[in-house]
Amino acid sequence: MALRYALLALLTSRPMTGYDVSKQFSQSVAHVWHAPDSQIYPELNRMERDGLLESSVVPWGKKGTKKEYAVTEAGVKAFREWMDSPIEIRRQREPAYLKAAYLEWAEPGAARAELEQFRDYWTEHLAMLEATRATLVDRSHPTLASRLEHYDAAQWDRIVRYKIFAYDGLIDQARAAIAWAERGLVLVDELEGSTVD
Amino acid sequence: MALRYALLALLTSRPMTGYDVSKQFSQSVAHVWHAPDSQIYPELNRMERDGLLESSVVPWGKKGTKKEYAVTEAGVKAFREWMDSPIEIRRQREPAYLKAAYLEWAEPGAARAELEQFRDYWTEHLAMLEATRATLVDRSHPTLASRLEHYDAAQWDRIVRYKIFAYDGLIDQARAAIAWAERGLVLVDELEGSTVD
DNA sequence: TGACGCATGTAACTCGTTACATGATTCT
DNA sequence: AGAATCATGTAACGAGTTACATGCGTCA
Repeated sequence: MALRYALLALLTSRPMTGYDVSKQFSQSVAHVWHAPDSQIYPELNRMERDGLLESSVVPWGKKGTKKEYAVTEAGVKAFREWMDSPIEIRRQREPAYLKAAYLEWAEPGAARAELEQFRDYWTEHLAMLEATRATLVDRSHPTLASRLEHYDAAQWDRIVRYKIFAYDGLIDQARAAIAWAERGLVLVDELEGSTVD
Repeated sequence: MALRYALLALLTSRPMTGYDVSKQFSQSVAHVWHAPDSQIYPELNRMERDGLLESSVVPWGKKGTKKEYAVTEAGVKAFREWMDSPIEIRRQREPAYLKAAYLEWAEPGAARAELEQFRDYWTEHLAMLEATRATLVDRSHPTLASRLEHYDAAQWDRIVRYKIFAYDGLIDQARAAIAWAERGLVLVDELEGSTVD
């Protein structure tokens, strides 16, 4: 059900077509809840069926059309209720840590390659998170900008600071993952010898 | 497929019955890859069908029997191959951070309750990780002890240090999560007023 | 006119969750 | 005798992944 609320969160900023949702999603909400297009379109349809969204068909070009979704009152209510309900705890399921615990089974070269790949992924991810955080701080983030339009200027700081808080948590995680992978590389060198194999 | 390798990892320490697997699993491998019983038993059957495990029926009491699973050569090979192959990257999917980004929608009391619940879960989890880490350091962890028996004493340090490395990564994550939740509670007090509601 | 972006999905499958189901054994 | 623990699952459903399918619009 979390996907549903992630989509509602995005659509509370402004009405959007499915395509816009899928594009904007990947640049904002996906940082905390990833989902591919093939999950987004069907879910939008189900949300409309359940009365959380309503859609209007907008002409596009000469023959084309597109569907624009807007959150209904019921949708806002459902989102608020979810926000006020206790979070589900997600149990750990992280292949990198699983593998790390059994690194004595890996070839030294494979162990290094994995830790490097992990570090590089998180380094890239961190750069993206920091860039996004900067667009929140200066309020140039497009979704944030449309969101703030519904609110009194007195509320802007409050809204922005929660988003920055969320990104700060993600950034902490990314930094911790990178530091851990680097310690792992030192450990592999120490235990397996630092020769290339 | 990661569940399959998590089970192989556990069973490389010693042969076990399904029940033992499900119990030992929750005290070791589940810290990096959680799975309920209802997923474990069927997967063990599939792994036997696929030749990664072989089972022998052991009498239990007067009429009862139980099935003991041991990793086959093919199982060891499959595990090594997985260990040497690149890790799959898991994209972010964390309801706590999703909610944090939209805390302006929550009642102040609910926001506090969520952050407290999150902090408390991770605090408890951290205590368990630290306790488990200590049993690795002093080598009293039961699964580790049976695992070390297959190896030459000269290898013990290497094996143990990889496991400690994995737990250190989990402990870092837990500490980061707790610190983040605490900063969140301060933020909620600042933005929503610190009166009880 | 061809490439790229806009637009919207379906189909098949695997993985994971939740709830339920059943019986034997051992300990107190 | 009853509780706890050992033992092993199934059934139904929901969530997530991967690959594929199709056509219009716009701009160079």
